[in-house]
Amino acid sequence: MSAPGSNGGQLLALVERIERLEEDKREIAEDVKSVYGEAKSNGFAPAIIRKIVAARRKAADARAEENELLRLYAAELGQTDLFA
Amino acid sequence: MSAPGSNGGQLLALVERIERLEEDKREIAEDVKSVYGEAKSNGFAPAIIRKIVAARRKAADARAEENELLRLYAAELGQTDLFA
Amino acid sequence: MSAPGSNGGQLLALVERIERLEEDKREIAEDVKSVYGEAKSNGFAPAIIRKIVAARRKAADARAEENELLRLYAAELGQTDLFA
Amino acid sequence: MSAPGSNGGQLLALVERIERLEEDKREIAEDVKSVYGEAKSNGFAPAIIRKIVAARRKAADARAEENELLRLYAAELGQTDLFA
DNA sequence: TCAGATAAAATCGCGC
DNA sequence: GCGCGATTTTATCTGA
Repeated sequence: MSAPGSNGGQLLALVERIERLEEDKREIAEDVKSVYGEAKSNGFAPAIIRKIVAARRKAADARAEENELLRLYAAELGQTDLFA
Repeated sequence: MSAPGSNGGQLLALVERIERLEEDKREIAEDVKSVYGEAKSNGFAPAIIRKIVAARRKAADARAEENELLRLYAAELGQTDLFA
Repeated sequence: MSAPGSNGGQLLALVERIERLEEDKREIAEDVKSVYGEAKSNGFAPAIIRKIVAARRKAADARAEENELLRLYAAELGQTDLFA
Repeated sequence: MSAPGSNGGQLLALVERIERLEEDKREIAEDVKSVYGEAKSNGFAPAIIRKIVAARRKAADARAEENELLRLYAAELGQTDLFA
């Protein structure tokens, strides 16, 4: 049921690709943590940095959503290529 | 182990309170759906309404986050009552 | 295009009704969380409570399903008011 | 308060480094999602794949824990280089 | 049936 | 070190 080349092999390949990607993600998370550590040792409170990052992200999200809205309005009016 | 007044009774009371609250939540969700239905029958595409609602919520979140940030800065400076 | 009473005003009214309902929903979700918190401080693990709530809901659904079935049978027999 | 080279500039640099890393993380998360999509279109239910990935991760963690334990025992015995 | 939105659960970082 | 709050991840659900 899982000879090489069969479905079992394909499944394993998929699982391993996911595992590699998640490993990469974990490494980046480590990097983020060390930047926070660096900030702290330079006198910037991590809590504040976190808030700044969150505030900037939310502002960007709000802008993106607004653009999405404009696109929708345009589509509604049959002008589907206005923002393409 | 579950005579009236014992833990069993208390557990049941908690469970029932949760169930009532979740029932309320479901009713409100129904109401939301019917408002979308009403909007539709008035010629407003639900998809657009959803986007507007989402955009407004995100903008409000961004503003709230910004205020939070100002509060944090103030606290950092020892001015904890500036925004109280 | 958005004079009072026009489509713009109607749209805003719809959006605001939805926002109020979603605010209510959020408040109820808060209440649910605090009941779980209360349960925890009385020694009941939230995870257990969640399982109980889910199990009871499933049982209730099963009963509703059964009633639905009875209603169908009755309709089949021309007795549409038996379970109304 | 934020002349180039001052604290303001340093703060911004830190924030931007974090944002870049989080952007990378998001891209990888996208990749993971598309692998799940690929799996699905090959007839493997994503939910199942998730369980497999989680189980393998747990097993790997358990092995790591076990090795840690062996290392501890060795240290206890003064054989600090046994598992180095 | 499928993607996208919503809600639930688990995890992580921070404070006391 | 532990509980609390926030973020991230998983599961459920609805609508196209």
